[in-house]
Amino acid sequence: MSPESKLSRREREIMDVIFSLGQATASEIQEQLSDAPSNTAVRTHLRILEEKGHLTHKRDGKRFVYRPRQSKKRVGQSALGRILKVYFGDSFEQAVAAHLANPKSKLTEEELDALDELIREARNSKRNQS
Amino acid sequence: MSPESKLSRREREIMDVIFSLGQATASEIQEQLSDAPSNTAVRTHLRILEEKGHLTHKRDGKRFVYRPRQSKKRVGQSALGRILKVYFGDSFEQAVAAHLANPKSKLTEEELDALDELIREARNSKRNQS
DNA sequence: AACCAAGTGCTGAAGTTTTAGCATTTTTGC
DNA sequence: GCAAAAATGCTAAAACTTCAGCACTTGGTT
Repeated sequence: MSPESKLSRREREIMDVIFSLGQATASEIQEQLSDAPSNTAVRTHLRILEEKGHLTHKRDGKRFVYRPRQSKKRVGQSALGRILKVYFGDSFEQAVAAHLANPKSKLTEEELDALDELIREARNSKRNQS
Repeated sequence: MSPESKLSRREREIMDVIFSLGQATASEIQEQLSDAPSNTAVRTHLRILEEKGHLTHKRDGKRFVYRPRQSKKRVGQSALGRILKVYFGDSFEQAVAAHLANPKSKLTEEELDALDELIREARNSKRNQS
């Protein structure tokens, strides 16, 4: 079980804001939350998340700026893995198909070109391995 | 906010099992959970999840078999959307790149071919729209 | 250097989640 | 058809999460 799945609802919400911003102060997080509690409450969560090892902070003037302890990339990959497993029979291909079929996705030509390029690269690195 | 984000930790775990199996009984769910509570406790969650509208059940002999109320596909797409937003700057391309770079992914030639095909189809349907 | 504004540390109460016990119902085998 | 086995329904206690108050600290402004 991955570490972020141990988080409570509010903790996950807060981690999500921090991951999507890269780093954040209590006030910034409070602004981003759609159904935000008091500033004090947010800070309590931040303190606990730090104790649990999910965050670090540094001082910036008089504010604390919080950052994730694990890299966005690493956690993102593992979160993506969970989604694949639960919703797409552990098949990346199925997930891509679902996303392309999703009207909300709206990919441009350029993005499709970039995807082609990524696949070409994956083929190459595969060839070099075997 | 998407419906599944309102779930508590245990509720989400249970929904995950049900989504990945398609449908499940209390005992099956209990087996799948790595840190499972009593059978009774699982059933209590199932009852509540049904009350909240996330599940339905049908009788199968003497057991209750639970199924999601919303389709796997729909919920999967929205969960994927959340991941893209939080970890990949809302860029599908970045997520694909991260997944291809992930050593755990191990795509076969066939899967890469299938991805090519998916992209080709996406281009076509795009052409027909404009 | 003293005040004001904005931030932090600590702590406890309220709310929610999570758990499981026990009585009851349903199925199965004799 | 009765007893045993296996499942459900209801309920309440324990554990965890979430919240915010208030005293204290820091940094900027006059």
